[in-house]
Amino acid sequence: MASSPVLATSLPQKQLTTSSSVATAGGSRHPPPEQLAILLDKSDSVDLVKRIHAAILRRNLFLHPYHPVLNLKLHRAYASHGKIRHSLSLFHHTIDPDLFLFTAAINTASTNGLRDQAFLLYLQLLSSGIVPNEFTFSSVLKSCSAQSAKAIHTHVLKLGLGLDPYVATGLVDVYARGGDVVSAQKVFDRMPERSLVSSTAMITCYAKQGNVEAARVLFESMPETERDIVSWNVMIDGYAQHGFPSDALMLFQKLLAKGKPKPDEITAVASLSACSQIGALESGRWIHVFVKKSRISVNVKVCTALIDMYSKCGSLEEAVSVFNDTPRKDIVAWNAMIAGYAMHGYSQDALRLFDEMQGKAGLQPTDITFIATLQTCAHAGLVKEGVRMFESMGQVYGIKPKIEHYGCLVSLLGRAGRLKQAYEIIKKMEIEADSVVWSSLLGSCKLHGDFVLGKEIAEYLIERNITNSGTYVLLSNIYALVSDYEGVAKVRSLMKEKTIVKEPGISTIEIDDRVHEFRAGDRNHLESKEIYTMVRKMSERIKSSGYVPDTNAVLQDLEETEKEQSLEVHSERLAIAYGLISTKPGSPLRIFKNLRVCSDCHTVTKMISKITGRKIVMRDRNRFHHFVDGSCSCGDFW
DNA sequence: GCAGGGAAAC
Repeated sequence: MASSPVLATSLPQKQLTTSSSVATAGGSRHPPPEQLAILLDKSDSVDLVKRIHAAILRRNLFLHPYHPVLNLKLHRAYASHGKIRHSLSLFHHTIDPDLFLFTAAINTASTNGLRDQAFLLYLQLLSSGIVPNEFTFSSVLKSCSAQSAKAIHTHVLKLGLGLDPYVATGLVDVYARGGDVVSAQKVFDRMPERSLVSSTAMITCYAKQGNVEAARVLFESMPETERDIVSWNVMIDGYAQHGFPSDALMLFQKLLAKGKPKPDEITAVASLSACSQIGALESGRWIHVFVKKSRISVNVKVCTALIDMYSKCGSLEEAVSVFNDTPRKDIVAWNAMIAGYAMHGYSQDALRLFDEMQGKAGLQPTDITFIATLQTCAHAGLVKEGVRMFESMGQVYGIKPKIEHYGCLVSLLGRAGRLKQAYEIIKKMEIEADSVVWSSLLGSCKLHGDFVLGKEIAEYLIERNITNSGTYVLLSNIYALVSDYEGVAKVRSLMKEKTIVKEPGISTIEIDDRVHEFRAGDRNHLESKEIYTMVRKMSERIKSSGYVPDTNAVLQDLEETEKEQSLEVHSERLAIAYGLISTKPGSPLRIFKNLRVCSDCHTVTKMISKITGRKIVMRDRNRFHHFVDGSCSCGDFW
């Protein structure tokens, strides 16, 4: 097999003329090709690789029978030093590359995100008549799409490589990426022996489709001594990303208790995400300290996860401090910080950062940046700025608005009372409105008392089945507000008929590293008795300060006093009561609610902040409320 | 020459 000289175009000219150092490094003036190969394997700098490359060219070694091996090593050496273009150009300048070089090139392309190129190389290999082997398949599978997976699977079977552990794992992985659990499962089940890696791929597959239980069963079936950090990470992240953040943290603690394998930066990112979701600030801080002292690389992704965690756990100051110390901030880090300011209601800072990001940092905003900035305009009631921002997306930045952006725009206009305009936008937009967008407008109708439009929309939605539990609740609220109890009853029976369950409101509070969870009226907490005593005490005190319960927020068909009682035990009130009895007087409380805080609880929390002199930070589904001395940072506009 | 894991969001 002949090899061509590698063209020098991709290399600086200087490298081609100075090569004496290679001779020195090799110990003789002209080290034999075999020795150059050893040097390449051990090369610790690109410079050395380039010098060896130059020596090969200068000495016409491409004519040498050993050249294919040398060429392959050269390819790998460039790739291992991150010189992907060099290594691929080396391949492209080789005449009649053999299976080894093909496979290496496919692997280089695959592992460096050049998926199309990897696939093209595979096709080129087939058309040149070379028969791929198990190495080739495991390399090409990494970058192949779900559609081409079937075709490659067929090639694999034809060549009898279906049971090779590496190939099978690659197949599980590719099906997992395409969300095809059935095919992944089939390949996995046929493997003669499950390896650690194939099981991990299968766990990832289960987790990706939200089947956390199947993932857990497989994870637990793996021998404990075998589990490495990757398998722990996929399980922790699987929990964190699919609605089980507490389980994610418990698993993380279990890992720490075992002492090995050692957590890495990915473990940190997954666990921090879990903290963000449940507002576990103390746990998040602990992970921050842990990361710093355990030589885990504090890279931009870890920093971003920290910024997100601190923001979502209510400590914007710490988020800002991490952001300021983040090296080489990328767009994701900026987005996280802008979103942090936005959710805390600091619109001026969010918009300032938006400018700085483009000016000082020279980064282009993405569609996600606009979600945050539009949201901040909506929260602050900056209608003109928000509309201008929305228009600039397409006109200035060439970003096509998605449903999320329309959602922000509708909420921006709706909150500002421009209901008709918001309605027009929904009707005119080229994407079909989803239930989130409609709920937002419906919420605005309720806020501004436009019951005619509200009812019209709600009925339209129910007729077309574009609903979620929130739409029904809002519709019922709207009926209740105009005292149309027949309407309320109608909605209730509709919900029963369609078995639509109102998403339960859950509030959490973290006390001494532990997250305590409350649902409305629940008495599961160990200190339940004391909590309810405090709830009643607070009720009396706010009533004597003039509080009148807003019973319109109650959906059930109850007597007025029963409605009041049902408000009294809303999850946020239980969480606040627990916070009051289990922390020092004067210390701030941080409460997290999975839904939006209801207007009655908002009023009550304002009053409690005044009476107790406590700062109460409450995160709801949309944003943060900072209650201080009887008023809220949202300005009662949320 | 080969396999599995991560951050921002209406």
